[in-house]
Amino acid sequence: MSINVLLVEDDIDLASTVVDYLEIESINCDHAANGIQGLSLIEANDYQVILLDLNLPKLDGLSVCQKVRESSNDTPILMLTARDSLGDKVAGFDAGTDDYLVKPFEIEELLVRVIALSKRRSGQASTLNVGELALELKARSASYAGDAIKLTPITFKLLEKLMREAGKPVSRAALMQVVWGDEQPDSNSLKVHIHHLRKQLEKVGADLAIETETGFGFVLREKSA
Amino acid sequence: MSINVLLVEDDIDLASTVVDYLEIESINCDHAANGIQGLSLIEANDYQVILLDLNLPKLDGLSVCQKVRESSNDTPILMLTARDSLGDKVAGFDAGTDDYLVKPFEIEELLVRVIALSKRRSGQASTLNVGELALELKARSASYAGDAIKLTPITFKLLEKLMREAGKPVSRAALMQVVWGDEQPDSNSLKVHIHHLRKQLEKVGADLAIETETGFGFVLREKSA
DNA sequence: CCCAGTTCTTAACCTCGCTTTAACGCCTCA
DNA sequence: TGAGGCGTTAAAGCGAGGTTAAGAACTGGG
Repeated sequence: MSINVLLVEDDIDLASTVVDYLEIESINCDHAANGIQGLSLIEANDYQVILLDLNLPKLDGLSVCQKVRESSNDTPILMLTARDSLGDKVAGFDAGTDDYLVKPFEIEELLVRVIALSKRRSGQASTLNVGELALELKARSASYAGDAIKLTPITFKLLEKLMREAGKPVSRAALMQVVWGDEQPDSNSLKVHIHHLRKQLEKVGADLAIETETGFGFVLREKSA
Repeated sequence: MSINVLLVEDDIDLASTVVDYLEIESINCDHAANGIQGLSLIEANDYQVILLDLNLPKLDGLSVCQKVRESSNDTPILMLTARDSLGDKVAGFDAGTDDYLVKPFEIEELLVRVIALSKRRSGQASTLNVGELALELKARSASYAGDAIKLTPITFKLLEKLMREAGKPVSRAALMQVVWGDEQPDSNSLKVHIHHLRKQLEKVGADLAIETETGFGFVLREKSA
């Protein structure tokens, strides 16, 4: 099975060494020189493993990692870091890293980890379930007990976040962040979309409800009978 | 579909264990005890997968592998090696191996890989099919229920990607990446080509449609009646 | 090297529906 | 009772997607 990986690294020398070496091992290796380019390649392609430098121009490694995870992409990420500090590793794992390697590293070591991570991927889930509610992340579709639920891009993101945190209240700010990132609308958009989402859940007679945590945010939880 | 594999292994005990186990799983397994015999069986028969020991009398595994590839035979090869050294794996991939397994291995693990590799081969097939739609990759032609569909280079690539991911939405970015790589046109080229492709599908009365996932991309799926 | 046919890009325009906005009503709690 | 938080609704806006046509860029054959 041909392995497809992405290397996000601004050191051109190091990058071409890695790319060449991996290609010899018949591992196809794309390369991005900065975080922004990396993200767009990740969006466009289906990689088995992502190799991510921590210090990157335009968008640093941790942020790239966070954004990848936010878009519910769980491709294994191997962090490459020049620093050996515990703090970095901890921050890395917080951000959703699967493994890390401290520079300078043996390239053979890299190969072993890439192969190991690429194998890990087979057991990944692409469906979120809460009660009878199912969200197909890849198909971008939702259903309740078999009945399809129509979702717009925004309601999809909201439902995804609420399902990931099912039973736990999610703050208004967290929901806004998921949907709009940093440039957030200033009016009552969020409550309108929450309203749409509630209507969709009602329509299929779902046994789940989005409850309000006054002054804080919302929770998705099973209806108490 | 019956799977046909060849095991090239000089350890008779191990060989008969593997042969017996695979046959229980209704996988037909021929056996060669040395490299020369292995090669002649490979030449004579059409195997879905070749299991190749690294240390073999008369002609070692790596050489067998190289000779198979030289004769432009791309049957997947699974290398069995007693050693865990990286050097062997590297040499194996160089020689054209597709996967490896370190002895001693769990026989279930072997089964999983044999099945995976045998499937891969059909995935490399030169024809993609979705419903009655067929795409001949080598001939670069398409047809629906026998009627030819005229495709330009770009619409061909789009259809190929959509057919490979049939039923799952493909992001706009992914489609752009497939067609233009990194130097992407800045205007609405994609939607024009999608439009052309849709017209072609209509023309042959295909029971498939390219649906829009607003804010995301497109899906190829069967028309709901 | 030119021509004809094909293919690709661009731009303009239109439509549709998602998103935002704003207005209003309800409820709760000081 | 009035202020603030939330729900609901309807309408406006705005951007994404669809369609079309024109011309630029390629192509292969003469």
